Amino acid sequence: MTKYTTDSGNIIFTCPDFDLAHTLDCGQAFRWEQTDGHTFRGAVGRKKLTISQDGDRFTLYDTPEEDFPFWAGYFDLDTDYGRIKQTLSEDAVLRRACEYGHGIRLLRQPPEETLLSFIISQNNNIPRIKGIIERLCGIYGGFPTAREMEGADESTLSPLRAGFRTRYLLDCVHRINSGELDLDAVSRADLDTAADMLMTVKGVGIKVAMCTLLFGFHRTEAYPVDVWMKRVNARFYPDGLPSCTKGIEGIAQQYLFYAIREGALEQA
DNA sequence: TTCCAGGCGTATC
DNA sequence: GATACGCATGGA
Repeated sequence: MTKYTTDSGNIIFTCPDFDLAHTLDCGQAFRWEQTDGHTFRGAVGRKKLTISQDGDRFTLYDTPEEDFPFWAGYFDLDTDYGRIKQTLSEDAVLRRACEYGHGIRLLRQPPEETLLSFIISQNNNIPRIKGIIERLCGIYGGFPTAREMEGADESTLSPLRAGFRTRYLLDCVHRINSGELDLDAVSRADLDTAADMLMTVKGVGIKVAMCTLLFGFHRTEAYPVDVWMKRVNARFYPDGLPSCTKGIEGIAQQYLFYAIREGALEQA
C-alpha cells in the first residue's frame, strides 16, 4: 500500500507515472474539473475531493485519513504503470501514445456509476455528458445508486435534458433493483458473458458494455471501440492489436484514445 | 443550416 | 449477419 503523511488535515503521498490532467481528462471519468494549473476538484459517488500535483508529489486536501484507502484504490496507486508502458512500448505507435499520455492511470470507478455514466455518453459529446451527470448529481446530492433512484420516472429525470437516454437510465435502474442484472455476477463472469449480461439493459451495446467493464470493473482486457478507436484500428492495426497488448488491451486503448483525440498520432 | 458527438434499437434484406 | 436510419440535445 502506498505510504502517506498527513499535514493539518491534508494527505500527502508520492506516486510515479501519475499525471492528474492526463488521467482525469482522458474520457474515463466525467466529474472532475481543473481549478488551476495543478489542482482538480471532483467526486466519486458521494465523496468529494480536491487534489493537486507537484511532480510526483500529490496532496489530498481536507481529507480524512480513513478515506485514503478509497482514493488509493480509485487512482490505482499500487499498480506499476512504468512496467505497463514498457510492455506496450514494444509497439511503435503505442510507444508514441504512452509517451504523449504519460501518467494516464486506469481509474477504479464504482460499477453502477460507471454503467449509468456511459449510458449517458452514447452519441454524445464530453462537455454535454458532464453537464447531464452534474444535473443528475444535483438532484440526488451526489451520484445516486440504483437503489436511491428507485421510483424515478421520466419526469424525475427531465431536468437532466438527457434526451432519448432517459428511458435507458430508467431501464438500467429497474433491472439492477429487480435483480435481473446482478453486478456481482458480472464481476465474476468471463468477459463475453459479462458483456452479454450488461447488454440486457436497453441502451447498452458492446461499446458501453466494454467501457463499463474496463472503467467500472477494472477488466483491463476489455477494449471499447468508439468512433476514435475505429480510426486508430483502421489506420494502425487493420490486422488486429499487437501481441504486447495481451490482457491489457483496455489500458492500451486508453493511451491510444487520448493520443488520437489530441492529434498526437498524426505523424506516426 | 448542417454536421457531429466515447451508440444503440429497430426495420429490412 | 449486414446495413440504413432515427433518435434528444446542444455546440461548432
